[in-house]
Amino acid sequence: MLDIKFLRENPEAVKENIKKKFQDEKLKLVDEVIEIDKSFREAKNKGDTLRADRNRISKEIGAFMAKKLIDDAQKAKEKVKEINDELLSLEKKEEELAAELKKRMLVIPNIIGKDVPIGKDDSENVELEKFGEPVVPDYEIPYHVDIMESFDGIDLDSARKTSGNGFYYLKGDIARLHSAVLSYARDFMIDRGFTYYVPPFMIRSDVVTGVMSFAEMENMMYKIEGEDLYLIGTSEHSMIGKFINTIIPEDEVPQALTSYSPCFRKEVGAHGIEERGVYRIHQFEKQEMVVVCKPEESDIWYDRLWQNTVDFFRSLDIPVRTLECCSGDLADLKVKSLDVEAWSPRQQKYFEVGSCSNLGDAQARRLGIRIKGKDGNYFAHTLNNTVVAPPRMLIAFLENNLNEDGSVSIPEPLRMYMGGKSKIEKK
RNA sequence: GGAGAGGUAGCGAAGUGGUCAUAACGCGGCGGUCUUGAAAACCGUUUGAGGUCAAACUCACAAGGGUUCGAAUCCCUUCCUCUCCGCCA
Repeated sequence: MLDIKFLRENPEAVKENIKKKFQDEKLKLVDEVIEIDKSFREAKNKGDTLRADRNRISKEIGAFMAKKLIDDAQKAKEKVKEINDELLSLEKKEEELAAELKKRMLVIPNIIGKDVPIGKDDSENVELEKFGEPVVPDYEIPYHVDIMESFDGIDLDSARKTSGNGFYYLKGDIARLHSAVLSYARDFMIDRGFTYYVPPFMIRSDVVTGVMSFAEMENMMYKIEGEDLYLIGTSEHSMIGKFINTIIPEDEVPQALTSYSPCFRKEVGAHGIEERGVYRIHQFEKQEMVVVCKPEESDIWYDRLWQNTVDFFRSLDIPVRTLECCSGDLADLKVKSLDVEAWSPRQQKYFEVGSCSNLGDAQARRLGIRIKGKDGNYFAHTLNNTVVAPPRMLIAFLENNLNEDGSVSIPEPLRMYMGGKSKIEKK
């Protein structure tokens, strides 16, 4: 959500930004907002004056009554009644205008970063940098479910029976690997100075509507029947939610947090759960990072955040690349974002394993996350990024560490979480 | 799930229809005096949102309605927290 003052003073910049995002249908909203804002402030001003009169006269009535001046009190009462009649319709108008204003402000996109590439959709995202050599071995890399099955490590049939498509049982070494990756990710981030959190896995509806759009909510969130609770789609929901309507003392930022949680997603929409395997599923686990910082520091944190993910994957011998989201593919709330993609030697292409976003002050403005500065309060900047999300990550891990004999090598940093093993063997 | 108590500033808490919400009082925070430095003591200061060049002014006492000239205070609905009991990993 933009600052209405910024829009008032820079309508052309806001329009320019909308064009860059190829959302020309939203251009008219800018002029509408300016017009509604003007009427709203007029109505509010008039209302404020009337309310001031009412307050003043009501106080006078108190004084009249104390002195037993019944007639004067009666006259004053009539005057207030007139004011109230006038206010009745005016306040209704104020309310309506405020609602119209908010409705439009919520869909006007955030100003994108200066260096964000201009493009219509994800096909125009821009590769930034490759890390590690994308190797294609001369032996066959099977489909990830087949690799898992070769270790007797997955049972999708049972999962379909108990829970339906989009769920999984992991077992044995594969299940252990899954936990090992998360434990390693946790310690990896703690070593880099992040504070580790295990947050609530369910959140209330007012938090849900705060942290996401209505469309997103419909397509992602599972609701608990008979309760005002939703299963989180990512720990970002509970982690950012904890700051709603909070004023943070200046010496308590930056908040660099890393959180673990299971994530639940309906995955309604474009992709669905059409693919066999564990690439897109209703339930997965994720180690996440969330940062709340001063505005001038968010660029630095953005680079630090995605770098963490790259370093993490590289420490497990997985080649990755960074892909910057172009203007048209960027969610409305974001200033910029990039995907970290892992190399798939089977498909001989990169696929998404994490997403790093700088939301600027848009999320903070929407949720009321402020920092208490010496010269007044200001909105914080918020960022988030995936450390790692297995089991999707295991696809990359297994494909890249698979040996010709069917065993999978365990890179050194992970061994202490796998009972010291340097590789796992086929069953 | 049952019973009770409660929700007011960063925290504790007073306020039960108007001249204590410019939110008492206490703690904490910030600035200062004193001190070699610190502690203590003392003095001052300290909610947020909107509005304005700056003011004036408006709004917010869990949320939403109602009564009233006027509501933190009275009424209704909803939510939440705590304590005890029950159940439970």
